[in-house]
Amino acid sequence: MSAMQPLPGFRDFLPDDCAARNYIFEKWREVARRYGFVEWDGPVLEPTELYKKKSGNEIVGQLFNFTDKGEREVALRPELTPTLARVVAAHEREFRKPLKWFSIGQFFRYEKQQRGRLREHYQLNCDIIGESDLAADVELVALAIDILRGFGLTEKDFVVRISDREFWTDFLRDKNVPEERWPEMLQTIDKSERESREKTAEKLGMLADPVFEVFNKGATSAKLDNLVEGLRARGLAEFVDVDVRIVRGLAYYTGTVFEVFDRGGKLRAIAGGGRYDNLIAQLSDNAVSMPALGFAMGDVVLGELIRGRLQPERKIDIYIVIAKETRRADALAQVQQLRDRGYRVDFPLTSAKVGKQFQTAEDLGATLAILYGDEWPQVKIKTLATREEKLVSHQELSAHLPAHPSLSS
RNA sequence: GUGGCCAUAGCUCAAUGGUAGAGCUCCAGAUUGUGGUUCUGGUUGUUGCGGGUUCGAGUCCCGUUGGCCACCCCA
Repeated sequence: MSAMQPLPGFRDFLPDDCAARNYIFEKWREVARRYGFVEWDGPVLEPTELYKKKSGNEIVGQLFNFTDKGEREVALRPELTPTLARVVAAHEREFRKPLKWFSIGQFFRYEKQQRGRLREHYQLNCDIIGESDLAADVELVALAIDILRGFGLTEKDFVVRISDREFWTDFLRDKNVPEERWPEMLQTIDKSERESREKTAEKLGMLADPVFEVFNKGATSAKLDNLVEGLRARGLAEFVDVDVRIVRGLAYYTGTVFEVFDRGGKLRAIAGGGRYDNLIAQLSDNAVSMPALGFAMGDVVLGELIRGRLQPERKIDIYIVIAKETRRADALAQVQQLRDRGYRVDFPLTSAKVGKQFQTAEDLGATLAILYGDEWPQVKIKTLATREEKLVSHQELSAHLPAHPSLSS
């Protein structure tokens, strides 16, 4: 073991890991764009103040923060929403509403790592800004579902648990709970699944019985019914459960909240989000006020869920076999031409036995091997999967290759 | 940040306090131009690191670093 190892909670991405990551990013982009979302990004490093302003000083303990050489207090971004709020507040007049924006980036926190929870991870953020209608909530949840469907996951693999903070704030108001105690009550409800019933009851006090009654009977909410109906109209209702035990930990959520879990219940949340109608006003000191909602999906838990579903990556299309070194120059001329035309091509940099070259072609996942040797000016095209070979003039080679450079079919 | 468990070859793991091993991977061959199988041979370790106990430590003790798990917190 070398002393030069990655910092705790940070990952090296070897080629297979990078392929898996690229696959996730491509799918995220593809589906988000299908929904009319456009990509944007912000800085990885922000003033620590940006996060204090939103979440208070307690958040600093979990920030990956430090003082830079200009004595500025800075933090690696733990989430995108504050940056989004700042950007939107500054530029909102430049865009037609509603904004449908997505971003893929790396995020950081300073915490002891565990499985599925590192100090660094990648996250997809999708947000809709400037639309208060429930239709935006439906659109956003549908997007979350369709992204996961894009990975081949079905309603048997995951569930979106949907809730509404307004249900609970109405409930607390109805029970005459003073407003300053609402955050504490919401937090207790949020934790109720992870804590013993006794502990939850103790924290809730007088509210324990009515809250447990809601838990047992389920909640009725016109808004949530409409949300589910909206998804049903899209054929996505089987992916969601109304479940008011979901509250989410962050203080800024104001309405709809949801979290996505694996049906097996073995993993942490795959994604989570909700409505934060007051946040932009709060972060912009009331310069701009816009309703907003969004969700985030991380690469770590998702990666665990789809592990094993990934196809081995085909690294090249064509491998050039140089059977006689006297033909190397001719082979290289061909390599150049094929690469210019977009084929992924590799060849032996130094002389090697023919058998070894075919083995390399196989290992790299090549579809075709083209052999340069005594047949010159003809070359042999070998389809590796079928072992078929045909002899063609090197000048007519291109006519015998699949037209599409990716050779993917 | 707190606590528990763990750390041996690139990977997965063996080794009563008594000379550090296996499988896989990787590399090279199996009469000289054809791949997924098979066979043969070969490389690799300051046993995470630093101390201590002992005639002798991979093994026991302390520290440290890293990992896993729980707590905390959740973006």
